[in-house]
Amino acid sequence: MNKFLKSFQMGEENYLPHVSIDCVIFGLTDNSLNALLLKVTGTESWVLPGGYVEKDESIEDAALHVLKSRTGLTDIYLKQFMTTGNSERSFPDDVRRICESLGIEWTEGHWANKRFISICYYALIDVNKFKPTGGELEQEYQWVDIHNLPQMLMDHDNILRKGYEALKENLGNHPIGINLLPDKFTMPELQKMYEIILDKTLERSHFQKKMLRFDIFRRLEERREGVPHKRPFLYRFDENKYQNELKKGARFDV
Amino acid sequence: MNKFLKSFQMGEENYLPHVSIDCVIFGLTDNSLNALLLKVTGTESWVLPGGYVEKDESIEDAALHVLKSRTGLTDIYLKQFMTTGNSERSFPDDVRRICESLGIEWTEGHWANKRFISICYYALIDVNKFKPTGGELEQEYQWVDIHNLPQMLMDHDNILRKGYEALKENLGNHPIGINLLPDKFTMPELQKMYEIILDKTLERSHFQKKMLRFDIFRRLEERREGVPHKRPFLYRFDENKYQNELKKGARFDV
DNA sequence: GCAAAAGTGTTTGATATACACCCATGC
DNA sequence: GCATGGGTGTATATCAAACACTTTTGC
Repeated sequence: MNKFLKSFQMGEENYLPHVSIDCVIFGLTDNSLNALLLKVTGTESWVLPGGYVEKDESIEDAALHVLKSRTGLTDIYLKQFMTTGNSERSFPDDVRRICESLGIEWTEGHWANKRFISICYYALIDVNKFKPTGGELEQEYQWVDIHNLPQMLMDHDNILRKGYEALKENLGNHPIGINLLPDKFTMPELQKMYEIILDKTLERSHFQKKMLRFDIFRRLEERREGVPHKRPFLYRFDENKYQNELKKGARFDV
Repeated sequence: MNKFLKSFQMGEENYLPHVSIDCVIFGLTDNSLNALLLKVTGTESWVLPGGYVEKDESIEDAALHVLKSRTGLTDIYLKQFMTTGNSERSFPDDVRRICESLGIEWTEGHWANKRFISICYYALIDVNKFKPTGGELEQEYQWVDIHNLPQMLMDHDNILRKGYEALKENLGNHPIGINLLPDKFTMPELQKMYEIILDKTLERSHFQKKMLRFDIFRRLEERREGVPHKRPFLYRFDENKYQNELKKGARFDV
């Protein structure tokens, strides 16, 4: 039996009570922003990757564990965006379904039935690096277009929407979207990323000038090869330049 | 004995374990942004107003309770900005000092000594409406310039600084600062509020034009009376106009 | 009358918007 | 050669920054 299941069954000893972690893992495909969802076996319902906080573990480490176990990635952009906790926030029926799908015994008094406060993070990953390995649970997973969500358990659809709102707000002020792209990317790719997330078209010429005015990217000698038409230049994010601009009080509004 | 003390002594029965609420209450005076701090009687240390989450209460209601009991105000701008929770986040020594100052018995096994996750909010209030009444604890309180903080217990100085950072970031995108001002305010007052919080001077003419271009304020017939020099117009925030502009996708960057 | 603050106007430079033009590539 | 996407340039409108001018008040 894997580590998570063992830990889950001893939840009352291992975890902080009443506290859970939920992660919205965002990844970009050609034309949509997607979230990584897990299928609850034997049902048509989906959940966000989530977990609990071990008693000697920080909440951020708990979120990183969730990401590591689902994506196989360790160096991930992670942002806490909300903590939700109404007094009615308990889901015994959904917990029962999840227990059944994992082959775990469920009782009315199960610790996971209690009221939970959920600390919510979103993560931005480059789907090309994504390796659905190290999975502690061999659940079915799927990248789902955030504008076309399936039925989800608990209040996970709400958490996902709030995470998307937070991402949009953040992207308007900081160049965090590069975390969704490969290390080397082109201006048209960068633009498409903004367009997909902000859900509006941007003017090509103006976009390029604005981005280059930020002075946080370095143009490489290479161009993107193997594409039709004129081959666009590759750029790389320059952390030093970025820190310099930050110090100067620059803004990165789009 | 008051309600909070009674509740605190029965903390293990009444509260969600390991979860606390801390509030940074911001108020504006002539030349500085201030936070409301409470003095721990018998010491020279200060703490943020805070509390715990009752088992049948939402985390937001818990924050509102804290605000109500400290400021006597109910209709308050409240923003959750962070949840902090390292595994080492427990402060038995500080809890002992607080218990002593409240005249409450402290033991090594006291529930409040445990590791705590703190859900942090900031509140924006008009100090003129502030009535330090309804205080469930008759502690000494003080408005403290955020750039000149006294010694604080636990990690409350860090929470306060993070709250200020969050406020600055937010104020750059939304006109939330009006919650620090009276219902009717002048453009110079609005400008000063921005200058104090963002910690930089703004150009008078440009500021006024920009604010009016937002089209979210209504100029009243009246002017601010009883001041020397030319009397400035009074304005009021117009929620309908604001919602309209939001729908149009307007931004309110400063 | 004078100083100071507030409202408004003017000038100049920067940025936004829209679009044109040419280049490079695959077919 | 042609369609298409990419890099760059240009014209115009809008906005930012700096500052000047005028009005209104208290002294």
